[in-house]
Amino acid sequence: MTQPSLTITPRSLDMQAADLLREQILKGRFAPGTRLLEVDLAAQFSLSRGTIRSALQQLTHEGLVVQSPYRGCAVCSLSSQDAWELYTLRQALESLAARLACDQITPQRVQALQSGLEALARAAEHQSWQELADADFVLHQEIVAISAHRRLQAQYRIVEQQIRLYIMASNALRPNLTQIVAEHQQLVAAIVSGNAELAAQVAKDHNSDGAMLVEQLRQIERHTEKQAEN
Amino acid sequence: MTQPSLTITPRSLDMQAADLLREQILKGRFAPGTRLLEVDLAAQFSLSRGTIRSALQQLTHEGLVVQSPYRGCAVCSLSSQDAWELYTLRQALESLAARLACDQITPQRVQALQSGLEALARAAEHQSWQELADADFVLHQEIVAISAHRRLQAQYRIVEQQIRLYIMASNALRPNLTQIVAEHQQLVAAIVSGNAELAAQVAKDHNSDGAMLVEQLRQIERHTEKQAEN
DNA sequence: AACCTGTAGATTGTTGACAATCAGCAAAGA
DNA sequence: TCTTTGCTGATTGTCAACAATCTACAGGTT
Repeated sequence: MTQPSLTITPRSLDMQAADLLREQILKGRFAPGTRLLEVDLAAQFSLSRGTIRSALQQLTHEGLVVQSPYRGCAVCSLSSQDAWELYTLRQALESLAARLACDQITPQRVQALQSGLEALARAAEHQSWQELADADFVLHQEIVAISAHRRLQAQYRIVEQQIRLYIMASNALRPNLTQIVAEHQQLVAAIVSGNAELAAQVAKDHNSDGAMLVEQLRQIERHTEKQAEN
Repeated sequence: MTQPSLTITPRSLDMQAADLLREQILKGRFAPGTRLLEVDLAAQFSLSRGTIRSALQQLTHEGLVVQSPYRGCAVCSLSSQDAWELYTLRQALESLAARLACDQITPQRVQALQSGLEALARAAEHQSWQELADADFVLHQEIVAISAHRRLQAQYRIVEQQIRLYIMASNALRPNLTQIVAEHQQLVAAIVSGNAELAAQVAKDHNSDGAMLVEQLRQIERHTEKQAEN
């Protein structure tokens, strides 16, 4: 898919800092709600505050960090509203990607999708949810890449990233493994068939466990609300 | 829709600069491809380079400006690929917005949509394409606002902005006025009816003149390519 | 003439210092 | 006791200077 680039890419310090911070956040090193103080981060990375500021702005645009004037940044906190937004948006983007991928499909790409499916099946066999989430991500990334739509790709990445943050934090989502695999097989089959409308439809209906997570988060939210009253 | 806020919003200088720059770009004051030098802009706005830098980063994330390392910023140039991306993405987002708006519809919001339609019809009567584009924008913005989906709203705004840049620059798009109005009436009717699937379908099929603009840009592109060869 | 090479000016990347603003607390008044 | 008001430390917003990098051009080499 991505050819190994021999060209060294000059990456500015602020982007490198953003990469590191993103990684830390997505790994759960900084829990949602954690304040991100510019001076601390600057000291931690041995960079100036301005550079850190730029990195934080980047992550803000990616939706991993929230910013309020004169009050600084914090790792994005999760509400059920946000989860709902992410899942509806993801569905729409995946549906579009599936539709477009049909027009760009080649034997080589079919192969890539198939190996993605195999990785997913292996993860299901191992009953490893982490591995499953990774394989799921790779497969969908592949579909989006095939669509040859840069903006869609960028947007999908951002949405996916935020969803990972949610899954990470809520530690939820124990879906039906075999159903997940079956759904993905169906989706890939639809794309390979070249039937754009079918593929779009399958992608739209596919994400049944998204609703599950949203509902779960709603309940957690209600629960913590009740606790807050006491 | 938006209540007049009496609370004065403290807006940092970099955001104010971004607002002004955005306005200038969308007004066509800076043509696509124009380089945006930090020192010049800093002098023009009487601000420091760092502040301008931040504003440029903001606009980069909005897709109005492109940035390359150590070579600075320029107003985003247009290719037919970009136009295709914007229109496909817009269709998907509008379709989602229409679907979601069905669940959030209230008599008051129906009223807002109706007055939006009237503004569109007036614009068509006046045969003013500028007015039509504005009314179109307001109406769609209203639909997206009704959907109560912050991320969708933000994303739609960005896509719409870029499309405006394209229309601005190519100075194209002389669509069938009465058809446009009819299509919008159909869309609003579908949303008001509360039939989410129908609304989504209508929104998806609605944007027929998008394909037209993409095709037009492709032709312009081929033409300039041929000229470049000579 | 064509190609490499190194230098100069311009422009961006980065930094540390200064100014503006905020949150929390303590003291004064009701 | 409760509210208000003015400090104080902490934190972000802004700036101007310094370092790194790029583009273009001049000069030399084959």
